[in-house]
Amino acid sequence: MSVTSGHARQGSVLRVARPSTVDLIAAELRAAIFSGALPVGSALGEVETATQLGVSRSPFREAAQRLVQEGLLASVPGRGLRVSVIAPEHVPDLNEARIAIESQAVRRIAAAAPALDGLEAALAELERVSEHDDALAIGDADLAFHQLLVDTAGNRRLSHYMATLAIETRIASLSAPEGYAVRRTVSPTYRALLDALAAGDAAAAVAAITQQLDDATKRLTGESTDVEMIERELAPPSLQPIDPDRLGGDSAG
Amino acid sequence: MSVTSGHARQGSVLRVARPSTVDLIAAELRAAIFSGALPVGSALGEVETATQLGVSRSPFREAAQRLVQEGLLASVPGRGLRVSVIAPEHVPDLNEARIAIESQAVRRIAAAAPALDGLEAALAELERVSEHDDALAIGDADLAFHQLLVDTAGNRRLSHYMATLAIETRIASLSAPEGYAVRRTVSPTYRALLDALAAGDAAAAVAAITQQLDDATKRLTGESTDVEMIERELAPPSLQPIDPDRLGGDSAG
DNA sequence: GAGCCGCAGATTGTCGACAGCGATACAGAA
DNA sequence: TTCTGTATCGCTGTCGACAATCTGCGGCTC
Repeated sequence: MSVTSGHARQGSVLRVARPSTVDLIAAELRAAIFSGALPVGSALGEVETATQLGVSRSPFREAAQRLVQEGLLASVPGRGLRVSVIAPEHVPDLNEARIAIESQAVRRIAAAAPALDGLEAALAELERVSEHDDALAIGDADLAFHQLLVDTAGNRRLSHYMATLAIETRIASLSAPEGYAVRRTVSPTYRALLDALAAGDAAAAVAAITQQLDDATKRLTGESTDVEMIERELAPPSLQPIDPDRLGGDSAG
Repeated sequence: MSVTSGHARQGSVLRVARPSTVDLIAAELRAAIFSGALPVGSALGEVETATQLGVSRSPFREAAQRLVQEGLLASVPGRGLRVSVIAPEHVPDLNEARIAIESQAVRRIAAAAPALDGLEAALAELERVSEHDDALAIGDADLAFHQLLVDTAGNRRLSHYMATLAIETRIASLSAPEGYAVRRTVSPTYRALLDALAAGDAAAAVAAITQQLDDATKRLTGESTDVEMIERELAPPSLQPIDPDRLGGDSAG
């Protein structure tokens, strides 16, 4: 981030960007959807949810609009809020959006040739958790890799899109009629992707990420089931109040 | 749209999706930013803006969160809302996001080979308005073409992204230190793009859209000024009430 | 004369309350 | 027994009000 010439414009150095209450609530809701604490398709009573979060209805409703805009919550006038469902037939559209974002990120990385240490570490972590049977942890590591991939491109807008797409991908996985499941073995396309990026081979890198996402899509749409999967039941529904985060230092994510 | 197998799931045919008040307010705000009625960088007093829209602060604040999520409004805790500014140094990031979305749409169109009548008509309209000196109308036709381009790909998510990116592009144009300006002549890349799409040549189509967006970026970042431009002052700030039925006739601006 | 402190005004953030709408359960008629 | 009309309940949508915070201004001190 370059320091601009403005002196009275805005003190981005002095004035730390404090997260607003709405930011905290929205983050908590995203985390709850991501973890399955708020089950896919479930209704969110405003009074109930706001009470669990330790806030009033007003800031909760404002935060909910953030997630409605992202497509993570569905709002039907007069009938309330529901966690979005992404049925198998809608997975290809989600996949195409991810290809759009991630392939562009990959092109940028291949051209700029930044350090890939973080991505190597993320892949190592994915391979590490893949040795165990915690399906949710494997999914987390997978999406963390993809988020870091896009972050490496250095475009805040693409990173922002990817953050939402990651949650949508989780929603699609949780919406699967067969239940949440992940690959037991790490796809070789991850290794191929990093090798291509290290070599600056944009075409090969794009091919790797595209194949990887298309393969995942085929699994979710039921077109392909030739890979051993790990299934898992979900976490119990629970929400943490957001105000303790604000007052004390709670670094749990 | 395919009718799914659910019988008691939801009557998407019977139950028309009515827009909520928040939807209407958000749409009005987007239109006001797009038209310049809400100037770039200007502060939005909650009471003032909500009153102009004919609603209370609560639904306005909820709608504002929609635009904050989109990045069209910037919210600073305790200091209110401002229309976002996209300085020239941030235009390349915006451009890259557009390339990500639009190039993917172009790839999809080249592969699926849908009818291109609408796009031809949109290009004709762009050429028509380019004969006059209404810079804002030219910009409108330009962005309408790109929106239709992405819509033609048939991916709702990509269309949704493009809708926001179009407004952000307008914001970037309005943020230009030299004032809002557009090309006087239609870039030949439009014709090249449609020809490539008609021929199913994905590579050529991607090259055309990429060059087109990169050229526009160079103009906004000041790297290139070799094309004659048309400048224009902006529309006066005015907001229309979103619930005319509800309030009755108040046409004062 | 410049900088700091304190106060007043205005605005935002949050909450409780009320009205309108939809969902549900129940009673009555075919 | 089943369908329909109705009444009740709960929830959402909206509004006004209060408290906390920020901005701007004036006075004071160095």
